[in-house]
Amino acid sequence: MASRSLVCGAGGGGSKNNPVLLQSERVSCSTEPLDSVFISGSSPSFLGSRSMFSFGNVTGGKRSMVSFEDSNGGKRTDGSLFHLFDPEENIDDELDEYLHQHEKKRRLTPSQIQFLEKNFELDNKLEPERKFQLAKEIDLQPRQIAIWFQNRRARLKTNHLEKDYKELQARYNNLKADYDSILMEKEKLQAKVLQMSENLLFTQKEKGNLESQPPPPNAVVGSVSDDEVSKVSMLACSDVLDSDSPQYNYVFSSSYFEPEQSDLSHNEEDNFRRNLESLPAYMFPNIGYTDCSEPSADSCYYGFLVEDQSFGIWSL
DNA sequence: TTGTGTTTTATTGCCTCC
DNA sequence: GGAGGCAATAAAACACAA
Repeated sequence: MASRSLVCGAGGGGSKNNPVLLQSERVSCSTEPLDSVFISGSSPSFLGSRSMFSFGNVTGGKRSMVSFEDSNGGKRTDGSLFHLFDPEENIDDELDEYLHQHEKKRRLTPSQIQFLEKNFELDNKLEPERKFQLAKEIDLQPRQIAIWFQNRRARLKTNHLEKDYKELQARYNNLKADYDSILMEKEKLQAKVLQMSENLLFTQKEKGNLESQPPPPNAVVGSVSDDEVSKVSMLACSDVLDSDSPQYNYVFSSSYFEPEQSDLSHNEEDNFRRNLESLPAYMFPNIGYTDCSEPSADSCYYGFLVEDQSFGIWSL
């Protein structure tokens, strides 16, 4: 029968699901007998009989076995207490208190840590044979070596997670900055387009007033109300004008740009066209290109092709 | 000195693998 | 079913400001 009289040496650690179960109430000795055997046979600071002081439990198949030494390398667990750890004997509260006074967690020395770090760099997994070897070399228990490696792996994982998080955050910030700046640029360009279209219509209206001529039957300008002028723009078209770029075809309304009827100079036209060319394709979503050569087309607009995708202008 | 936050050591329970 | 790894957690040890 597993005894509850044996106490794990560790000062730390509580039960996740049973906080009431304290060290003094835990049961049995180490289930890693080799650890004790090894230590008792090889460690000058851990004598054979002392292995009996490596107490722990077997709850859930786990083992606890840690010895405590003071800073001088002496055992903190008094050998005179050995008789108190008879597996058949219960530990009373006084003994429990006594043990808690003496069983304090001991930090590893800097040299031990340095040694372990070096070995961790070589391989962060611990084979049993290596565990015993390391324990022997720095005078710790194999169980302590295993615990140290386990905690070290956990720290490494945490560090990696933190690093990954920071990298992702930086990338996100960069992308967001790009997005924001593109958004601003888009708004500026949209405003520019609106301004240009309004200027054009205004010019057309001015021209109509000056010449006092009725608009041609197909001309849209004359039928555009002031309200419409404020919100819409380019209309019908029939001619496909070649652009310098093979990917761009501009379509201008013949009624707008017929040389003999338009007071837009060729230079103005060219400027307008160039301005349009400078606008990115995303400025004109949701508007399809139509072949404006159809004479029956009632509605007219500028359209242009960008890399085989159709874009048109627009309703703002 | 003391309160508080962080780090380190160790335990526990669960899970996977053999 | 045992061994070992991992996540969660406890608690001692430590650092440090007030």
